[in-house]
Amino acid sequence: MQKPSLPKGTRDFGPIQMARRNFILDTIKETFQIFGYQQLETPAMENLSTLTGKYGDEGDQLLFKILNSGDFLKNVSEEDFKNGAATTLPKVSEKGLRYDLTVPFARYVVMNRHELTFPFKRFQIQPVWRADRPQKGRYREFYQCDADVVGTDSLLCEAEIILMIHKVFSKLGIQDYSIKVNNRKILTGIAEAIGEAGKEGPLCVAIDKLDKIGKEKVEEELRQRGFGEEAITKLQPLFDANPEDFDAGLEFLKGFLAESETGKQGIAELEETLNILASLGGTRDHVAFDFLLARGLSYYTGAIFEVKAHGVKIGSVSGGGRYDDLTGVFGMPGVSGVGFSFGVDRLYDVMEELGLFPEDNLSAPVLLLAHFDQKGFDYAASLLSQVRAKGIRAELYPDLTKLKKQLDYASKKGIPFVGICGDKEIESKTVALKDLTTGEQSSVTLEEMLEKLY
RNA sequence: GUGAUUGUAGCUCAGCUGGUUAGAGCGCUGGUUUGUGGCACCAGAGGUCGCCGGUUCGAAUCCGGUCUUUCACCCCA
Repeated sequence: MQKPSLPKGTRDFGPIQMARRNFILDTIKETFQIFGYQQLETPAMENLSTLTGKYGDEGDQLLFKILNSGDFLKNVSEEDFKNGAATTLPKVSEKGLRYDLTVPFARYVVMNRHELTFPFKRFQIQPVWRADRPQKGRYREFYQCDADVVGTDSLLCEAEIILMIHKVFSKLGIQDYSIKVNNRKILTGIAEAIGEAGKEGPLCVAIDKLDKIGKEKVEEELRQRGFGEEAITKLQPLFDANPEDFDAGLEFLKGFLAESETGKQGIAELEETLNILASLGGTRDHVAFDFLLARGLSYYTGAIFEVKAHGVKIGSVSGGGRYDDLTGVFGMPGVSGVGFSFGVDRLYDVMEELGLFPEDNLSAPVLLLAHFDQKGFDYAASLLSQVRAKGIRAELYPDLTKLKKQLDYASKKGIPFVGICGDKEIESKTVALKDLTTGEQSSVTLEEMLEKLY
């Protein structure tokens, strides 16, 4: 006999965990829906050609590939094998597990472009898979909750994203968090302002680590990435500026980016987003301007978001941004969109670490009908449907056994009430209803019981 | 992919420098209580010490490999 085990980085979710996950999932789903997003699902697997090349070299490495069915070696020659994995792979695998929800969404938009009404707002809540090394807050199978709008450049979408984040976090009870916002155009402007135009990619990778590894290390990394001393010197005011105050940060950048058209545009977009947010009645609470925030630059072109919960050592729980040409690689250029994503698994970890889950067992039934013998069982069975018809979660203990065992079962499962059915109860057409939390017990009719439990 | 780290009963863990029949707490089963759970007491079941190999008279303990866990880096939700 073998000991069963799970693949690395995957987990089972038991009843309690599922109740909690559903609480998070339902909150997010309701929020998306109330903002006018409609649900979409795509297959777990995509053609490998859809996935490869979309996430950079790193991403390709982290893709789970699915071995072709049947004799997967039939197209592989001796020579392919010698040439190594790169040439052999396409011959043994043509499908892969989805790595995120954005690329499958782009594929869907392109394939259904004639059917869709733009702007198209969709949300998608599904697992994704990454062949990463698991660690804290990082799994190989995890859920993403994406909401994207494609086909509009309106900054209303950006403002609404902030509103949705506020709403979800408030419902989940997470109070201490920050929504960091930035704009890719500001980063481009910074690269221009320091005389390294077009190099915002490497610039971002390096400065993104500022709070993690410190100024000196960042400068070192910039030199390694080919930035001149002059550029690094020009960057100094940025390192020293502490953008605690949103407006102060903006004012500072207006000066710093005075020569960069793109940079000024980025600032204007950010200000406009805040204006719309205000007219929507939203607050700026938790919103922080972080002009060094850089993430997922492979496709973001405008706004960038990242949400972090404070007081826990877990990476970002949500993030997103605007991309101008999501569907270009699939032959449909010029479709701009903006989207963001909640990481349910990380939200779960955050809430667990902060003790934000309510104590009561949300998924447990409310009533267990217990009995002493076949007669009691039959009597209880006759009541069961009437209880359930009222919408009360109820179950009947299935085996004839001692009452002790049935009570034990109820308290372990977190069922608060037990309806005991014996000869006395059958005779008087009642139920001995016991409240397991207080230990109190009273003889009640079916109607009285329904009244009490409803 | 790089560097660490973990693995002993269902769970959490003891087991010192290698030495008889590997322990505890919790949980589980039964009983004290044949119409009443939680508390208490009593009894019992349960372990190829992750796996493979090596060193040794002798390995849970030392060595190598492998898988697994956790963590950091890279990157990311």
